Amino acid sequence: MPELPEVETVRRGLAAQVIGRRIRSVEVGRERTVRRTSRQALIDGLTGATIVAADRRGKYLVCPLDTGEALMVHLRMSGRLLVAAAGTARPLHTHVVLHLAGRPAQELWFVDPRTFGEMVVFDPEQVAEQIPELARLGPDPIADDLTRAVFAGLLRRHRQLKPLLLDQHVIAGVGNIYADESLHRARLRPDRLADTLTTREVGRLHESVLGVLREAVEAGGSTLADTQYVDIEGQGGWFQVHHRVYDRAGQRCLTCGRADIVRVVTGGRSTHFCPRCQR
DNA sequence: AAACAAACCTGTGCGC
DNA sequence: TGCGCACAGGTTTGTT
Repeated sequence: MPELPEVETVRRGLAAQVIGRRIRSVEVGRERTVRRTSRQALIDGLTGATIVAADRRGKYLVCPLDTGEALMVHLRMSGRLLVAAAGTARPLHTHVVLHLAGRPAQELWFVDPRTFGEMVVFDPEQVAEQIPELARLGPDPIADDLTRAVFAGLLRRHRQLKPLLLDQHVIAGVGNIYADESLHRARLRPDRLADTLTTREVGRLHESVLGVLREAVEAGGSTLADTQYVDIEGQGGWFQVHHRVYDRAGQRCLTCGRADIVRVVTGGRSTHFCPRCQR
């Protein structure tokens, strides 16, 4: 579910509400959520620690602690972080609860129906050994200065654009919604081979990826009909009202008005595009 | 090297 | 109303 804009929105919520707070105690329900290490490792790593920052790399949330270690949270498909008043009834599938010290008396919940998400306390000095995929992420279009020259270099490969944009080792943070929206804005077909783009087309795609992500962050991300994604206060985003192709198969293209959006499967993922606008 | 399928889980929406 | 199937914002692994 959550892509860069949604994770960034969660990060901002953590920065506003959780930074500086000490974790008094920790409850772990489902051990699967902490499968990279163990229930006890998360409890030991977090109990008594204070969260000193809230960072993000692609779709990975990284919260440094005053112990020198850091908490990594990945929401995957259905994970949510929620701040709630202490003692509030927890939703179904609440797998981890952090009891925050101080006032107001609050808890930070990790809720995740599909259990693909995870939480782990790791040593930032040993990130390459402990969370190898985090160490190998490509540049983050929002957190890093992803210049056009660097971007052009990433496209010098004989690969279809859609799977290339989804590859977190190439660019970190773009997921299925924003890949489709970026390609539409750039007027490029998802199956175009990256190494066939003209300089002008590379420029369009660069601007589109950065623009779509920035605007989506401004809008607090996309909350679809199932309202799965919400920020840490339980509020949805509104970028979904700006979607031009995602989940619009069979509907009129909002850009040209003269063709219907089609859905194909590329790289095992639903892909939506306008066969007339995008070449 | 790159494309594809399957796997990890639970929930929801749709056609019959 | 109930049942079965398709599909879902992510990522990894194994196979062509």
